[in-house]
Parts: sequence; C-alpha cells; structure tokens
Amino acid sequence: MEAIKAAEGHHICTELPSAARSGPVSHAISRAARLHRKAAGQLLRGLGLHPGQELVMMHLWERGPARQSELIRLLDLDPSTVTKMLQRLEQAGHVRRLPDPADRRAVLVEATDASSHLLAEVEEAWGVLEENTLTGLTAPERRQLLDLLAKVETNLCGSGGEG
Amino acid sequence: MEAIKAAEGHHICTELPSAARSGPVSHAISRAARLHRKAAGQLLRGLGLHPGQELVMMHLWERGPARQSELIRLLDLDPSTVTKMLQRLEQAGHVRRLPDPADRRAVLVEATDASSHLLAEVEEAWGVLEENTLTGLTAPERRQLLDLLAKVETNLCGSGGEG
DNA sequence: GCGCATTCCTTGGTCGGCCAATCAAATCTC
DNA sequence: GAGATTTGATTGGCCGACCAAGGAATGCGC
Repeated sequence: MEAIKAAEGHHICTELPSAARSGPVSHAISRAARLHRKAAGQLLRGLGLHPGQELVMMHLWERGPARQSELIRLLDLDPSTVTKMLQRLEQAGHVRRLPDPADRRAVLVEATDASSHLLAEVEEAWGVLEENTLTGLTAPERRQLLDLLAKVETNLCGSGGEG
Repeated sequence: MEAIKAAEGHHICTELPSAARSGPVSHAISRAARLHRKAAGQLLRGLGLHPGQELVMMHLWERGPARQSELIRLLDLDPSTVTKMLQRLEQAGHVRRLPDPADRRAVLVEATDASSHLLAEVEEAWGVLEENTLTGLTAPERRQLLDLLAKVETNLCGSGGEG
C-alpha cells in the first residue's frame, strides 16, 4: 500500500479521483483502456473500421473461415455482440456468411476478397497504436507490462464469469 | 522482430491471434480491460449501477456538487456521454441537476441523499474488484503495473487527440 | 453596445458490449 | 424413436462511448 502512495505523486491528466483510492489499478486500467480504444478508433477510422471489428477481421484473415461460435470463443465476446458485429461487417462488404454444411444451425464466416486489402493497413495501424501506446517504455518494461496484464487477465477470466 | 519470426516458423504455442503479433500489449490491454469492465459490471449490478456510472457518483460524493463540464474534464469523457449518463442517473434517483445560478448555461449536479447509502457499497465493490484483479500479484508488481499504466496513459493522452 | 468566438450542454446517430429471452438444430437419454 | 438437454445464433433492449451538429448563454474585442 505504500507503493500506491508513492505513485500518487505524479498526477497525469486529472486530479486524484476517489476511485483511485478504492482501486488505483482498476482505475488505471479503465482510463488507459479508454484512451487506448479511442486511439485505436482514430487510427481505424481511416480504414472504415470501428474498434473491435479489426479483431474479428484479423482472426478471419489469419485463420480463414470460422464458425461464429469459434469467433465468440476466441474473442471472448457475447454471442449477440458477434452477431451484430458480423451483420455490420457483412453489410460493409468485409465479411461473408455462409451456412455451415456440417451443421445447419451454424454459420461460417469468411473475410471477403475485397477486405483483404485492409489486412496490411490494419496491421500497420496496430503497429502504430502499439508504438504510440508504449513510447518511452523500455523493452523490459513492455515485457513486464505484458506479463502483468496477462496475470490480470487470468485473474479476471473466471472471476464471476463462470456463473 | 526475430522473436516473431521464431514464433512463425514452428507452430504457435497458444492460439495466438494475429492481433497479438501486430500489437501484443495493445491486445492485452483490450482484453484485460474488457474482462475488468465485465467484472465491474457484475459487482455493480447488485447496486443498480452500470460500469462508468460509479465513477461519476464517486466524484460527486467526494467533491460535492459539480458542474457538468467539470465532470467531463475530470472523467475525460465526451460531453454527450456525460449528458446521457446523468439523465439516466437522475431518472434513477441517484443524482439531481440544478441550474447554476452563476452561469445560466451550466448545470450543477449533485448526488441525492438517497444515493449516499451507495457510497460505502460502491467503494466496497471497487475494493473487491481491485483485489480480484490483482490476486497473486505482489506489492511491487502492483506498483509496477500502476506505474506502467500511468505511462501508457500519458502516452495516449494527447496521441492523435488533436487531428 | 455589437458581433464573434468560446464555452456548456443537448440531440441524434452509430457502434461495441452485455443480458434476457427465443428459436432452430444437434445431441444425449431413455 | 420420443423427449429432454445442450449448442448455435438471433432478436430486443439497455448502457457507455464516440462523433457531428446544433442551440443557448457567456465573454471578448472593438
């Protein structure tokens, strides 16, 4: 807890909200993530994608056609979220949905050829985003951050979610 | 860079999504933040609050009546976001909005007395969230995470915001 | 005082994300 | 095989969050 006080010294963009006392790291995660998403949105805007969509596309480009349920599992999203996202991606021409011949309730999703030109741009955007995010951080710090976030992820993965 | 090639050469350990290669930390932030927000939502649900709202309430409890513009600045949110959030909080009886006598276009917001009983519960929920998030992390690790996230925040604070 | 930019807030729209409930198909059980 | 269960996907509703655009009051320059 002393460590927290130590870090309190340098405020960033705001003054210390009470949330930062009840849960300093939680607060930092929320703030950083919001800024990060915003930055992602601005980078992706030029490509006609909204933040979140690029993850779907990357999976499809990478792994080829996938069942919707697979995307849901991989992205760890709510089924309805994926459904709606895919409807929009389909309408935007980035994605095609076909019935799965092996399972008549399933839907196969694949990236359209038209979308493939976005691949490089999206990865470029993510590269820029990553660099913007990590400017001034040394390689060990980046690794450390990755490591710590992975632990957080593990902690939260089943926390209350396994109802 | 060499590490990436090394991972490509042979099979990938986990189901490493392509996003994790273009921006591993970005990907980790997104994932961790989503899980974190979800956990927050589940903790706050019992209190009748949605994630995000508790930050507004905490500011009001802490600092007393505030102008909407102040909340916008402090929470670093879009004005329209705050407007709608406050409309819902007001309708839920957690917040009251009065005209600012000193500035006829401004709105003063204050937490209702009825909402004050939530204060302790919200802070309790945030405490639990924080602990759930950081389980298994040592004090130095927590401090490190906080520190690294602060750097990320700083990096993203203006990055692309003015464009 | 007048006009113009600024500030404060609102509305409308879009999107990601969740939950709850639903339908359809596949699977398991008996 | 009939029935119950599980899985796959959808719909509707809600909320946070953004942008774009607008209206209203303030403040500044003149």
